[in-house]
This record gives sequence, C-alpha cells and structure tokens, in this order.
Amino acid sequence: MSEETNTPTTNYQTPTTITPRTRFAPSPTGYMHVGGVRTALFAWLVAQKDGGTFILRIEDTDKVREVPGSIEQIEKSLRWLGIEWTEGVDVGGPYAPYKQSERLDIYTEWAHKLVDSGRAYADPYSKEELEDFRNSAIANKKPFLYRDHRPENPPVWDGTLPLRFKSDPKDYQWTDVVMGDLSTGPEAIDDFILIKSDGYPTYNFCHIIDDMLMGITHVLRSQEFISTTPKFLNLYEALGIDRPILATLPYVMAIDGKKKLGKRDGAKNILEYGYDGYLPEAMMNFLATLGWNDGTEQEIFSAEELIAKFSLDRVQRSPARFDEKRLLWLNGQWIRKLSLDDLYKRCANFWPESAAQASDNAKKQVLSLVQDRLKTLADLPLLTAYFFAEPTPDWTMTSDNKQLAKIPREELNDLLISAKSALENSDFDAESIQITLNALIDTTGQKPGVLFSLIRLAVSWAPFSPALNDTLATLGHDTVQSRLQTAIDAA
RNA sequence: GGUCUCAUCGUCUAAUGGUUAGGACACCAGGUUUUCAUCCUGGCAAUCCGGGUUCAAUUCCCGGUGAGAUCACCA
Repeated sequence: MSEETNTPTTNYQTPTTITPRTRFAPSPTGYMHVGGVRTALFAWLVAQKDGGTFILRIEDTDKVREVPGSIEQIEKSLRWLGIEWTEGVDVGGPYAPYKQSERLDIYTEWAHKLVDSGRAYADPYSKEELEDFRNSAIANKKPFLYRDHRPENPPVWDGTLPLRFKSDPKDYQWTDVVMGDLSTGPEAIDDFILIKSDGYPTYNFCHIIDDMLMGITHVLRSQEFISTTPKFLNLYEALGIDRPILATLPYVMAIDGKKKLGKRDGAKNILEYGYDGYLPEAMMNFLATLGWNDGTEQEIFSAEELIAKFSLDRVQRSPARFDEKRLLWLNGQWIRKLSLDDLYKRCANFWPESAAQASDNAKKQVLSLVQDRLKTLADLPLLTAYFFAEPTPDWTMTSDNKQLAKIPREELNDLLISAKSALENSDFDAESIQITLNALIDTTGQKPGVLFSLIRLAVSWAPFSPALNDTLATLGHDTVQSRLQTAIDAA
C-alpha cells in the first residue's frame, strides 16, 4: 500500500506502526493473585509480540496501605511465571527511578505547571466541610461533584493543602482497543486530588506523568478504571500530552461468578500454585486463555506461541470466571508435555521423604511411570511412596476389589505363592515379566483381573499404581520376592 | 441514586444476516488384558426477555431484565 493512499483516520496510532512500551504498575500492598498477574501477562505479551519493552513500575504513593516485602513478592511472582522486564526498580533503566516514592520532585514540578496554567488549585476545605457538601448532595438526590464547590479565591498552594485538578467538564468519546468506542457525558468529570496533603501524588496524577515520561505506548488496565478514564483524558489535555493507546481488560471473577476476584474473597497468592505443584507454563496458558483466544480450537499454548499469536483485539469484553478445574487439566497436559529430565528437575521438592536416599536414576525411573498420572507435582508422594519404602500389608484391601472379594483368602495366598515362584526365575525387564505373567494366567486359569490385581496389591498395598509389569520391573527382582513373601506371611 | 460496562452449554469460548450454533473443561457411559491416570469413542448441555429493520436476526437497532464496576487526600 502506497503512502499516498487515503486511509481512514483514527484517533490513535495503530499498534503496528510503533514499537510498544508497556508497563505493569502494581502498588506494593501484598501478594499477587491471578487477576493482577493476568494484567501483567497481557501487557508483557503486547510488548514481546512486537519487539517492545516491558516495564515494571512500583506505585507506592499510599504509605498507609504499603506492605513490607511486597515488591519482592511481586518480582518473584512475575519471574516464576516467566515474565521478565527490562526496566524496573531492581534492574534500573533509562527512566529510573521506577518507584514513585522516589520521583516526588517530578510530580511536584508537573503540579506547578498545572498551577501556573490555572488548571490546579489548593483545596482549602476540611474533611468535615467536604463531608457536608457530599451529604447535602445526597439529601437533594443529586450526584456530588466537587467542582460545584470550587473556592473563589483558593489559597496559594504551599504543599500542606491537597492540590486539586481544575477540570474542564465535557463529553468524551474514545476508542478502547478491547472495549471499542466508549463515551461519557460531562458529569463523569470532576476536580480530583493531584497531590495529597502528605505531599504524595495520587495514582490519578502520577501514573499519567510517569506513563508520559517513560514513553508508555499502551496502557492496559483492569475494568474498574473504565469509569475514571474520562478524568484522565481531561488531564491529558490539560497537560498537553497525547493520550496513549488504551486497553481495558475484563475482570477475572471469583469462581461463584458474583464479583471480581480479590484477596478478601480468598484469591490465592500466585506463588502458592507453584508450591502446590502447578507448572508456570500451565498457569501462563490458563491466564492467557482467560479472556483471550486466537480464534482457533487450540487450547494449549506455550509462551512462544502466545507471544506470536496474542492480540488485544481478540481479548474478551465480558468477565471470565476463574475455573480451577480447567487449570488442573492444563497442568496435567503440561506435565505430560515435559521431557523426563525437565520434569525431574521440577520435582525436586515434591518427592516423599522416603525417597531422600534414592538415586537420581531410581527416582527418574519411577517418575517415568507416573508422569501420565500426575495432575500436579504434589501428587508425587501419593503415587510413588511404595517404591521407596516397604508398604504395610493390608489384606482388607482385597475385599475392596470386586473380583478379589469373591475369592477365599487361602486361594489368594496360593496364587501369590505361585506368582512368587514363577517370578523367581524370570528375567526382570518389563517385557519378560509380562511374558511370565501371561504364562501364569494359563497355568493358574485365573483371569487377569484377579491375578494382576492381587500381585499389584501384594507388592504395593496402594489403591492404584502403574502397569503391573512396569511396576515389578522398577521394584526389581529381590524387592518383589521379599514383598510377595511378606504378603504371604501376613495373609 | 448518578455515570459506565457487560450478556452463547454449569464453566472458558468459536462462528455467521441463512450452520444440525463448533471446540475445550467439568459431568455421564463405553473401550485400551488389574487398579488409578493417560489415551480413544459416544452422550448430556447454550444464543437473557420483548419489540423493530430484513425474505431471513443468536448476529444490526431500540427498550427491558440481570450482572458487575465506579462515584476517596486507594490504586
């Protein structure tokens, strides 16, 4: 297409024409849950897709709500998922500092520009006076607007009073990459606080300054900000800066679907999922497809595929519920996709205590048998304990089995004696064992359902286990012989 | 209450002005020489309601209804 072609004009630049700079800008008020992490993920994907830059900025302007250690939690959470940033508090960058509490001079400077241009004024009212304004508005069934009470001669702003934006109420329409065309009337615009009386700026003010100074191209944020966006548009105009590309992400809802996911309603620390045996690949896959899809029937996406295929215009407008069953399924899928060596590395902290002395090779062999059975890495002890420690015979388990329950214990015991004898001289690779077991079916005349179930129980005393020949081969000749003897003795 | 947003199986979603409304999770049933899991096959299950435009609406428009958000010296 030539440069001369008449193309329709839009009120924002199309994403393909610029190199994106996106940011995730959490406030350090505690751990991260899936809602916050998904916002970070989408911003990261937008940057990665077009070779852009992803920035981690910390918005710590509310000293009351700040929780010590939060920044480390946030960084650890993002890194666990595989989200890396190239500018941020810990790695620095050309627009440092990336922590708002260290940028107060910058905000003060811009605040003075607004004062000088007549677009900001000191707020002389006490909390009580403001409360009266608000109550009388409510009593008259009118919406409360601070701008109805602008002081005629505001005092000079010396930093001890809050500084308010002098808004210019009007209609707005704007395009949101996700939500489409949005519009509001002037009643959505009011005079909001720019700088608090403690000298710290409000989010409403400083995020706009920082996004501008840091060259942020795409502002992604969650849906609760949609109603405050007109105020931001008003402020962009007062500051004479271009508005960035705006993208509103739908909420992640709690499982009951009644409200957005929040810590108060039990939203888990994202790191907990790692401790519970979830893979970061599965979590990323899950979060990306919560509110986004590529239009095909693909369900499993690697980080590379997400980066290649992600686009904001396919993000859902409606909220999505957090469905842990789907996450669990995805985790199983990802566990099965990993190579044995890779899976083994990730299992380091999940083995049963009894496996502490086992060799890497022994554990790897066991792992290869249960890889298809793991839904989370935390299932490992339940599935593998009897490989590493002698199980205690429990003959009541035979009566839980439909087929075994019909057969007298003496007869079962005789079968075990036959099995022990047959396996005594068998080669002990999985294939030979299967041949031996098949022959045993012929000589005893028993159905596999009886014979195999019995042997399986006698060597594992576990409710479930891998295929019998694999299990026996992994346990080894001597262990199988001694466990069968123990079972026979306990009958 | 003002303002704003959203609405397809239970859940995540696809699609189109004309389709048997597709897939996945979950659930149910069957299969793979025992169990559990994997895997395979099958089943159940949806366009919120009412108008309008149209030959034709789930899709476009309007109005309801429902749900959510926001209305802080929080972000």
